[in-house]
Parts: sequence; C-alpha cells; structure tokens
Amino acid sequence: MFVKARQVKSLDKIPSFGNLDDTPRGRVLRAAAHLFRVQGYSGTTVREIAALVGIQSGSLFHHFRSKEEILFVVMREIIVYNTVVLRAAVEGLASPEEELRVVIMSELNAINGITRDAMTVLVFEWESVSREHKDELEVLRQEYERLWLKALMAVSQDEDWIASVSVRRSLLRGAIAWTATWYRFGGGLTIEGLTDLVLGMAFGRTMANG
Amino acid sequence: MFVKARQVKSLDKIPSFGNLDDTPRGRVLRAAAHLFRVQGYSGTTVREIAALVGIQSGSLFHHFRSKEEILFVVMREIIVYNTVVLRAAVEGLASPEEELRVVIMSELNAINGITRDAMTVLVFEWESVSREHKDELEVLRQEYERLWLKALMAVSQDEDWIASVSVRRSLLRGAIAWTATWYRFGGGLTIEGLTDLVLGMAFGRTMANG
Amino acid sequence: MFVKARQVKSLDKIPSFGNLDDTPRGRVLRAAAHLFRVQGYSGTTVREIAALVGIQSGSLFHHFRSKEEILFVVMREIIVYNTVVLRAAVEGLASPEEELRVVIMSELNAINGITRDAMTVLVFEWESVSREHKDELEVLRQEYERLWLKALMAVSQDEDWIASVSVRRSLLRGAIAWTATWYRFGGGLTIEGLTDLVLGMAFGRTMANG
Amino acid sequence: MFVKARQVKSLDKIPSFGNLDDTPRGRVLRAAAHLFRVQGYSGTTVREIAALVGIQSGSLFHHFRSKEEILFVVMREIIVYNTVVLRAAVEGLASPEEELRVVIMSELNAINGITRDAMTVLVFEWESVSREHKDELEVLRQEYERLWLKALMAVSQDEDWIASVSVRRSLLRGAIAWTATWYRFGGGLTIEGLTDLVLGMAFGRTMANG
DNA sequence: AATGAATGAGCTTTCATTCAT
DNA sequence: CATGAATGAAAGCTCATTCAT
Repeated sequence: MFVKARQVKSLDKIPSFGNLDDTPRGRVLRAAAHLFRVQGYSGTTVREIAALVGIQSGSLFHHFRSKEEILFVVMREIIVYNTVVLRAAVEGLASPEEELRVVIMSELNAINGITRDAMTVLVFEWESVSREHKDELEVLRQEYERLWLKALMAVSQDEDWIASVSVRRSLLRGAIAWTATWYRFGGGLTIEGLTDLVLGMAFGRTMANG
Repeated sequence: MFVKARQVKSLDKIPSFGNLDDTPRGRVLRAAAHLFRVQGYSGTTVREIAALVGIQSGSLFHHFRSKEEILFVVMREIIVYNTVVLRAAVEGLASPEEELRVVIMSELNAINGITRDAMTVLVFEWESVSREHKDELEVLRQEYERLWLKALMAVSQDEDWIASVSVRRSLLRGAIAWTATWYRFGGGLTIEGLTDLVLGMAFGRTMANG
Repeated sequence: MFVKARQVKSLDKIPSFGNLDDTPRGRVLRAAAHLFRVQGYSGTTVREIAALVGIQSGSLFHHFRSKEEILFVVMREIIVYNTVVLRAAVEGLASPEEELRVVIMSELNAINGITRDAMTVLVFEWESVSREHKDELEVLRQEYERLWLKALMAVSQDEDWIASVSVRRSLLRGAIAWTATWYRFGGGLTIEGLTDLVLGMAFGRTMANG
Repeated sequence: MFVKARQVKSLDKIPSFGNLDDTPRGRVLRAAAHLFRVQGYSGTTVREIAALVGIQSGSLFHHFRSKEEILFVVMREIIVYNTVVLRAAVEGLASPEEELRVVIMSELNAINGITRDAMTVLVFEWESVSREHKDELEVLRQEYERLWLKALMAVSQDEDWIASVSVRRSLLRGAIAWTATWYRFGGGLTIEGLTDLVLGMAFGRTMANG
C-alpha cells in the first residue's frame, strides 16, 4: 500500500467487484479501488485515476461529485457485496463450527481474492472518509458484523466466551485484515490452510494467569 | 487515524518515546509522530507539525532534511526503543510460556501505551517511507522480530507448530497492531486481559479439516 | 540583463520568435524569454512569467513540466529557427566573402533583432539548463555551427587561417554575443556598419611576434 | 558558469586576487568569487560560501552587510587590482602597437589567469549588483577603460579609426570576455598566441560595402 | 458525456538575514 | 568574532475542482 505504482497498469488486469458493469462509472471505481490500495487515498491523484480509466481528469466529475465520493462509493459497493456473499455462504450450514469457518474464509477471500482492492481500501482507508459518509457506511457494516457475531455466538458454550466475543471479533478482524500486507497466493499456504489457523485462533484457549 | 484534528493540542500532552530529550529535534519528532498517527503521513502538513512545536515551518528543515526524514527518524527511534525494552523484558524469565506472554504484552503496550504515536506510525505508515530508508529500518526490525520468533519457537512441541510459526507471528502481528484502531484504556478490558486473549490465540488448536 | 523589471510590461510589446503561434504555450515562451533575458533565469520567478502572460502560476505547469523545461524549449525553438534562417540566407550567394558577411549579419540580427530575447537567453543562460537538455541542444547547435565553419573555411587561402578557424569563430562569437550588452538601434551605428566591423575583425591580420 | 559544483573544493586551491590577505574577510571573498563564477550569483547560497570558508553562514554577516555586498566587494577589488596592474604594464613601452598588445594580453590574463574567478564575476554578473553599487563601480571602471581607449587611440592614423574606436573596444571586450567560456590552458593555444589573434582583430581592415 | 485549459489554495522546501549566547 | 537556531517571505510545484466549448 501507499507506494507509487512502478508501471502503468491496464484496467483490464484489475478485477471487478460488486455489481460493477463496464460503464465509465464502474471503470472509475475499479481503477480508484486499485490505486487507493496501492498508493493510499491521499497518495493517489484524480489524474492518475482518470489516466488508468483512459479519460481526462475533468470527466471524473461528471460521475462523482468529488474524489472523496469515489472512495465512499467504492466502500459502499464492497460492503454491500460482501454482505450478500456472506449471507448466501452461511445459509443452511450443518454445524456452528462450520458456520464460523465459512465466515472466516469469506473474509479472508474478500481481502485476498478478487475483491482485494476494494476490501483493502475499506479496511485501511476508513479514516479517509468523511464524517457523513462514515455514518452511512456504519449502518451497512452493522449488518455484516451481525453475521459475524451470530456465528461467534453460535459456537459458544460458556459465559466467558460470550463476554469476550466482541473482543475476539476485533482481534480476528485485525489478524485477517493484516493478511493483506503479507499473504500471497501460491506460496504453499492456501486460503483453506489459513482459515484453519484463524479458526484455531478463534477458539484459542483462555490462558489463566498461572 | 487519518482525520483532521479538530483542535490544536498542546505538545505537553503528547507523550515522549525513545530517548528523546527536550530539544527542538525531540519536540519535532513527538509532534510529528502524533500528527502522523491521527491524520496520516500524507494528511499531515509540515506547517501543522511546526505549529504544534511552536516554531515556523522553515525551521523544521534545520533539524531534518525533509518531511520524509522526520517519518524515518520517528520509525527508527521507536524500533530501537522497542527492541531494547523487549530484550530487557524477556531476560531471565522462568518458562517459555511466560516469555511469550511478555513478548505479546510488550507489543500491546508499545501500540497502546506511551509509545502509541510512534508505534502506530511505524506499523500503519510503513509504505510512506522511502525505499532507501525502508531498507535501513528493515535491518533494525529483524532484530526485534528475532526476539518474537525465539519466543514462539521456545513454546513449540511438534513439527506442525514449527512449520506454522512465521504465519502465526504474522496473524498475531495483525491482531495486535489492529488494537490501535479499537482498544481504549479504562473500558473494562485491561492490557493484561488482552494479553491473555492473544496468548490464547497464539496457542489456538489446529482445526483439522473435518 | 539580470535586473528586476521596474514595470510590468505588456506581452503585446514582446516580439515573437520561431514558429510560436498565439497559443497559451507560445505566450508563455515569449514572456519567459523576455524575463529570462532581462532578469536572468534564476532571477525570474514562475509567478512573474505567469503574471506577464495573464494566467495563474499553477497554469504554467499544464504546458511545461518545470521552469527548466520552459528555458529548454525557448532555447530549442531559437536554435532551430536560427538554423533555418541562416541556411536560407547563405543559399546561392556569389562569393565566399559575401557568405561570411551574411553569416555574421545573421547572428548580429539574431541577437539584436526580434529574436533578441530568446537568443540572448540561449547564449547567456547556457549553464542554467540541465545536463540532459544541454546534450539535446548541443546536437542542434552543431548544425548551426557547421554553417559558420563552412563560411569561415570558404574564405581561407593558407594553412595558418585553417589552423585558427575555430579559435576565430570563438572570438567572433564572443564579440557578437556581447553586442547584446551594449548595442542599441538608432544610435548611429547600423547592423550593416557593425557587420562591416566584425567582418574586418574576422580577417584581422595575423600579428607576427615583433 | 552557473552550474552546481560537482565536488566540494578546498579553499586552498582557489587562487587569490587583489590585495586579499589571509583574513576571514579575504577568504570569504575568494570563496564567493569562485562560487559566483561557477554557479552564478543567484545560484550560489551564502551557506555554500560559508561552507567553503569553513565557518557558519551567520558569521558571514559580521564581515559583510549582505550577500550583494560580497559581490560588490569582489568586483571592486578586482577592478582596482586590474587597473593598477594595467597601468604598471603599459608604462614606458616603446611603440603604440606594443602598448595595445600589452593591454589586450593583460585583459586576457585577467580573465583566464589567477584573477579568473573575480574577473569573470565582474564581467558576467554585472547586472546582479545593485544600482547604487553599480554607480560606484562605474567610476572605477572608467579609469581602467581610459587606459584601453588611450592605447587604441595611440595606434590610430585616420579619422575612420577614431570614429570606430569605442565600438571596436566593445567588440574586443566581448571577444576577450567570452574566452572565459572556452579557453583552457595547455591546449596548444597560449595566451600569447591568443593575444596575437585579438590584436589582429583590433586592426581588422574595414570592409567597404563592395 | 467528454474535453482540457484554467484556477487558486496549499504543498514542501529554500534561503538571506537576525540575534541571544 | 563566532555560533547555530530561528525567522518569514518567497520559491517551484501539485492538485481537486470548475467550466466554456
């Protein structure tokens, strides 16, 4: 993240996400998501986004009110998309443990798979979004988070677990989000293997102080 | 992080870190670390740093060659400081498990305690530092990471553990680093309690596939 | 040269040169050439150039990457222009001496006539241009210099002359370039009269040592 | 000229000029003259001058009121020095032609010999000096110029010559000054050889227009 | 919708000069 | 005399945004 791109990429090689069609608007969102991930939001200029799309920077403003709005829409699309995907994935699963596994794997896929650009931006550029837009996004995120908490609650057996569920979620979010900075496909560790490790962590025994 | 400060803070309320004395240079580093954490590196102007120190922006450049050098020095100081602190903390500990607990707690304290500003900057602004400076910092980080890996290896019993040690470290780094975004003192969860949870995660049972 | 302009001139009074049309780009080049001659390159600010053109300083950078590039383009245009003009002027002349006269008069006109601004900048700000741009300009200058050397060679009769041709060219270049600092139209001395004197110098008798 | 020095030179290798003793003041003048020649007046910072002398930039202002005053004093010293040298050189010479030869050689030596730094600055940075200081220097220059005009007049035989003397002086000044940009010792052309060529130019036959 | 020239505020950095020590 | 930290104005340049065409 946050580093000037070495070479000009073609938009064709940047994966889509959400329900982005091949309109100028969709192309802008894809290009922006990619550059925001690689260079950071404030390290990316609207000219760079436009160049990657193949239009002039002035033309961006026919589709979006401001640079910040582009960031907002990228985030909104990815939240909505991920929520839909997650909801479908957890439907009709046999066991609570299976459900938690699926929730973890979904998030790992979201941040390392084809939605990588937008998802990384959502997680790492959260503070670059305006107060008003953040409020709007929060509402959407809650829906997604409810699916997580439901899964974590379902595997619970004792009170200690319940008391620590939201902290565990926060710790897992960090562990998963951070994979964006180091995980690479094809390096011997599969997403399934990673999922196993994170699932193990979720159940990590509570260490009594002595 | 990354949001424009609502009010100008006083430098007196910003904790020091490392071996920063009360020289102009030290004051600049403290102010910069704080603003870089709150607003991000590229979201912070040199004028804001200077204003917080109480000098003119031009005067910054008597102490540092560039804005990026300020970032670099903040990072270097905090790595060196944390390494010294961690090395001292793990010395002469009874058990391997105790050592791992101390390593985890040290990192949690580093990112949530008085070194919070600089440590958060180190972790979240890594990609804002220049290639050359990154190389120099990398060398220093390795020393710190060796202490982590040593602790993780020491609690090992089987081959599976050894094989997964570096991935576990990466996952734990994410979980711990991410606490910067949500953990607050005085909210019922102490650093000790947090340490227990993370230590539990470190030992998370490996989930067999089915 | 090199002195702060007392009053803001109108761009209308600054002569054009080369194939500069009345585009923003052409206007910037004319204004820059004028100010660079009068105040020197490093004594001229981009804000002054913009003010003379009647635009904001930021707008300059839509047309040129940097202040130095403006200098480079001014120089490139004037070299190309002068080479074309000189080549046309020497074509089909009766005698070698006539050719040399024309070459001298062309250079005197270049530095004192309507191309005065750009030509003076070319000669007196040569060291302000970057290494890379200098190399590029050098190639263009060689073409122009070949026309000079050809003319000097053509009037030659003995070996001594041939041996001293390049030094003579250098001395003449200085004599002619320096007229920029003292020659003024309408002061009794015409360009033709000046040409005669310089032509005489070109043929200056070689003084035997005693 | 006007180019950033590639390497830091030692002040010991920079020749002195005029009656500069080895005081801080004298060292500053020598260092400034050198840097002004190589990088231009406005391309040289007071810090660079101070660094070459081996003092802090603030200390310069104990010796000179301003950067511009340093330039002024360099120029004043070299004018005075050259005038003294020239007056001594032309004293008691046998023939008018010999006198002109000596005048030319003196100026060639001034601009290419040990006084090169200061002399080049005098000639090429004339417009960087303030109005007031320029007036003061003009008075001193007139004395020097009188020696030139006297020598040129002395070789005169007809009216045409007398009428063109001041223009010839201007042309010769340019030819001689410009040698600073191309002449190098040890390249086959001696100062004596150069003097002969310039002397020949001084006598250049007047070319009648056909 | 798209262009591309222009804006204008703000950016990092430079630099001659000052002054308490 | 010398220091070196500080000034403060101004430098070159960037960039999100506007708008006539």
